[in-house]
Amino acid sequence: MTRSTIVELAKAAGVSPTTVSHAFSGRRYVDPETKARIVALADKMGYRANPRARRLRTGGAGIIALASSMPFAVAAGPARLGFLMEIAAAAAVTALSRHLALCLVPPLEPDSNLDALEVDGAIIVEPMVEDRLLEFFSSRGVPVVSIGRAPGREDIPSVDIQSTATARLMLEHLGANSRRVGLITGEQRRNSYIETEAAYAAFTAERGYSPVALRVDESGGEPEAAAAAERLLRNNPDIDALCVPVDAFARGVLDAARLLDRPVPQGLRLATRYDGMRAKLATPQLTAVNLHLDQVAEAAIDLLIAAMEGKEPQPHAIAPPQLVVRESSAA
Amino acid sequence: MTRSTIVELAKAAGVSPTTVSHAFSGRRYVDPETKARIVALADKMGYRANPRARRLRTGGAGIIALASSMPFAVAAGPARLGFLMEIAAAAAVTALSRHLALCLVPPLEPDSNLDALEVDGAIIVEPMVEDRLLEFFSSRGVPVVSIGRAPGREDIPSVDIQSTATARLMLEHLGANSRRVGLITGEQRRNSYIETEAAYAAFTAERGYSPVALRVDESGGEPEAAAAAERLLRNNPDIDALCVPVDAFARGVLDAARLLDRPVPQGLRLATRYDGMRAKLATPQLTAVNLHLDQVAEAAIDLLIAAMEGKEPQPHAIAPPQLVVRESSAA
DNA sequence: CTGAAAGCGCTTACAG
DNA sequence: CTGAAAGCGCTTACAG
Repeated sequence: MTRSTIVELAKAAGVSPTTVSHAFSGRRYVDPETKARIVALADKMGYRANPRARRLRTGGAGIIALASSMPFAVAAGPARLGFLMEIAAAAAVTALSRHLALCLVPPLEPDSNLDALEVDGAIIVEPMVEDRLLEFFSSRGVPVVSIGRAPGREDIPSVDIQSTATARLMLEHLGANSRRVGLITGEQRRNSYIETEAAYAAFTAERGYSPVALRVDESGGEPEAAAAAERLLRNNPDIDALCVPVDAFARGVLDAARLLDRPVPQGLRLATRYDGMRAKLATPQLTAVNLHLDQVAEAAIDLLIAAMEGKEPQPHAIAPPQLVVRESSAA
Repeated sequence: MTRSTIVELAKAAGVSPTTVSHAFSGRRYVDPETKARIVALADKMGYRANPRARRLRTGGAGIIALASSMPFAVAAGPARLGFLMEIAAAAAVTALSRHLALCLVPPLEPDSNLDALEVDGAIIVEPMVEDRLLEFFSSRGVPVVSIGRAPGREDIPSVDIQSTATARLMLEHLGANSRRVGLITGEQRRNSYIETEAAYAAFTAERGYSPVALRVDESGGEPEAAAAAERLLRNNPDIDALCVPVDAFARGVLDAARLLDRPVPQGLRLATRYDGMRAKLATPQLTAVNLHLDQVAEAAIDLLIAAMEGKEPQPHAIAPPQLVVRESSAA
């Protein structure tokens, strides 16, 4: 039972495809009676213009994909409502204004089949090393850009999310009123972690103390982070501040602090990166960083458009990250 | 500067389009040297297969749009990270598994041009009366379904979000330990408000007291809701519980309660509908309703698929809404 | 008021 | 190892 085509409908109505086309588009006059007959017949036969054909013929909007390669286990659940979705929302707005449709690629199960994903371009959010989605698109010759540099793929144009600057911001803020600052990042090798860890190494070197840093498995979520933080704090009782870029992990640290009777901020000062609901609505509220994700999303789309058109990208200025100081890091 | 086509590339490489096609698809053997030449040339000429043409020829994935008609002012900002984005995330997962790409239609500025939005189907989230997006798609003959019935458009298939049951759940829970329950909804005419208001009318009638209900302008957000709640509580001091389906409004009510020195829950008991970050991370945490949005999203997509194929929809069973009792409504 | 025909840019039997 | 040709389902000059 395949859908009927314009030719079949035309035949049934005793007119030409031309007239059918015009009956629907209204781009030229069609005898009202003829039109009525066509419309009625179309309804009966279940005819609808094939958007694929129309797209080819008239151009239509290009389609771009937005994807994150966070493993399914991590991105599923309420976690997926953060960073990625804020970018998605902003990107959708920009995309529409640039005459593009933004298509959301969900977190992938390892075996999901991507072949049907026929798009004009793709944006990958914070790709990790050997990112599966990134490889998929780029190996098919689909123009790709990333938000956050793709580690090991310097050929992929990317929007800088200023992870080094962001890390410095958090570290210096925490350092100003603390004895010793620790760091908790994630295990996956994404550029933001890499830069943050490097910034932290530099920071501790400057201050002349040895680094206390931990990586948590992303799929473990808050509980895993809580356990890790507890360990870290027990082993390093002089740590009185923690830089925890991943907001879910920061929430876990909050739990650990409670457990250890180290009230935040008096007993432990805390800052995270993404200023989402998790940071804003935590108790106490978390100090975070405004990354200007709306600007980032817009820049990514324009970068992608340039790549799709084979043009030189217009560099976008993105406002420097801004610290949003809240109770969790009060002096 | 239009992109080069397969014919141009073939000509430049001195081969047929057939060979070029195969050089890229790998679906039949091509002399390695020829292939290398083609690929090199393609790179130089910036050739890339036109996805539109490919889609028409091979089928490819269908594209469906997910849209909400919340006015831009409301849906923008962090508010947009709630209900709609949770549905989007779930829908994207289901869509992919059904071989469909989910395209996000952002909140629309009143003048935005939709013509390029050439999709195979559309899902509208909680449409209001005379919903612009709904009319747009349905008038173009694009199959549309809604999440939450479309008021005044009983012809549009929809996934029931069980607003009456949800409202009863909240009202009876609040009623069990309160003298008198008030209601705050929104001004736009969406089905969920309509059903909730009707359920409230029935509820007050059963209890034998007169209703105290208010509608807040959605674009006013939390502050507007706070002001409205303050008024309502001042004028009706015997109201000791409020049913506030819109989560942003519930947060506003929290502010009002603080201002009026009516601590929640002791001085005022409160419940909201959508169990998102706002409810979970409020202080005190808000009693809310699990609407099973993942199931709702899946049902909507399957309903849409049926509509696109002209088949009878397979009815999906969606779990009944479940109250998630939290501190805000403690007895 | 309406049609015949070209063409959008691919892919894929069919043929050699 | 490779090509010529048909065709996916529309839209749109061109013509009458």
